[in-house]
Amino acid sequence: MNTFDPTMKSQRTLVPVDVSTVQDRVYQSLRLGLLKGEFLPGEQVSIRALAEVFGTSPMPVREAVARLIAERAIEQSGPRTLRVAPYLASDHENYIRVRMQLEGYAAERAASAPKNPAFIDALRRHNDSIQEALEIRDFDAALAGNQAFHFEIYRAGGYPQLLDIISTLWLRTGPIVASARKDEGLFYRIFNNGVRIHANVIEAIIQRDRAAARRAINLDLRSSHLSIRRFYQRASAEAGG
Amino acid sequence: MNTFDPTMKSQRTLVPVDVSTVQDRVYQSLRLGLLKGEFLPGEQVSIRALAEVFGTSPMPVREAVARLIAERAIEQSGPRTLRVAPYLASDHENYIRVRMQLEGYAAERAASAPKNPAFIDALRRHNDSIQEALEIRDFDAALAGNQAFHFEIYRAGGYPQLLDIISTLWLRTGPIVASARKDEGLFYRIFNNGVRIHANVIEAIIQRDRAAARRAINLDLRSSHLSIRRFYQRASAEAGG
DNA sequence: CTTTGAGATATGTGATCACACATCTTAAAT
DNA sequence: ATTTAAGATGTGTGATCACATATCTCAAAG
Repeated sequence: MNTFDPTMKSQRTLVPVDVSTVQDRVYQSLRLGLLKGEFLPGEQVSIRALAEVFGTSPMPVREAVARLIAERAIEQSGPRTLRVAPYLASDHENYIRVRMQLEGYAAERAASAPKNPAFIDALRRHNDSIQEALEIRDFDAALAGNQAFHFEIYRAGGYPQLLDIISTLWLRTGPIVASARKDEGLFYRIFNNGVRIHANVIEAIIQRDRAAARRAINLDLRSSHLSIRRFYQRASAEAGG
Repeated sequence: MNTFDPTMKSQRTLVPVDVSTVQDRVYQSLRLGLLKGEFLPGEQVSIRALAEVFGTSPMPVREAVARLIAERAIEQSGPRTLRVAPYLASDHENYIRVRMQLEGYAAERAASAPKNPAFIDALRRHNDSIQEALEIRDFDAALAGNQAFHFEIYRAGGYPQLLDIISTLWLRTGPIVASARKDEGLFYRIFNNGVRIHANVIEAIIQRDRAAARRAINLDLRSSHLSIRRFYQRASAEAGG
């Protein structure tokens, strides 16, 4: 019997192989790069240059970029030029308002869910990791911890569709927050504040106080927005004077 | 003097030409088609077939589809197959919940804006056009009128970013609502109800009653959702029996 | 020194081709 | 008549090429 016997499958160690496409991996890589602050707001990007970095032809990059354009993370700034969405104070403020609606709603839902000690532990762990990262000046880890903290909440409270939309909004505002690493003072101001506010978020969730959870999340968003706005105002004032 | 004089520009009738790309026009066409119900939920689509219809190479369609995939209007249902996002009761319900948050918020803002007679007139006109379209069985016009009514509100109350996100959500749920044209009874149930509820929306905006405006919009969304869900339940029950 | 214009370079866009691989058709074998 | 396998067809994916054009470089003309 030299025909393949499918019933032997369970005795083997073979496992499904990765069937993702190149454009998917390029997309995920670009997405992560945007969230990690490897691109600055307003920075020009080139399809061919990215393709060279990834070691692919321009083709998969084109498709990935088309998706990022649809998500407003990348935009066409001219006839044949692409750039990361730049920082515009009023646009950013509007996005923050929308995020307050959606993330506040998700926080409410997380706070009204049945008590879950593992969930609370995870939140504390994420928040501690931000604190520790700040102490050793590891900005990457601080950003990652902040993202993990927020999405832990949104995953808990939300259905996938809400999470998906919030993710898109993070992708739009991500490069702006991440660019705070350019100024150490700004970075510490945002995240030291963040750690304190996160503690309030955790407390509200423990108390299952929906309104307090929404307020705390909204405060977190608003205060980091204000810090960033002030930073850019001063930067442009210095450049102008 | 045979050199071109730019100051003469205003005396000429020349006007900027259309510089949009083919992929943009393809994208807009597909988007409109989805909102008008020319595609059924779950229907398979083919890049090459669409390219033939548009009279282009597959290339611009690929980019346009990549953007629609990012907006979750089209999805990959298999290794090499694309389809319009199908109707899934629970997914749709989740989208409706998110839409109630965002569109309710936009309605609140529209209701708290300064009085604007032209705005109220436009709303009445849109709602009347739905009513008239129903009387002559013009489903296309009814759908268009409904869309115009809602976006008149969201444009009035919202900043562009909020409008943009709401548009994306309409693109996801659009084919589902539009598919109601497949069943005349369902269609009339949704839109006769809609016209009545819209009147309440208008009244709330006139009274500048934020809470009432949000409630009315939410009722509109919820009731059409329930009609559609009941329709699909009965359809699948008949198919199963 | 300033301005103009030609040439070089780099860009996104679109078309075409090649490929691997699902799915469907069809005919042969049991 | 049913099952099976081979062939045909159609799919998205990726690479490569061609093109128009925006931007930059730099030298010549004013």
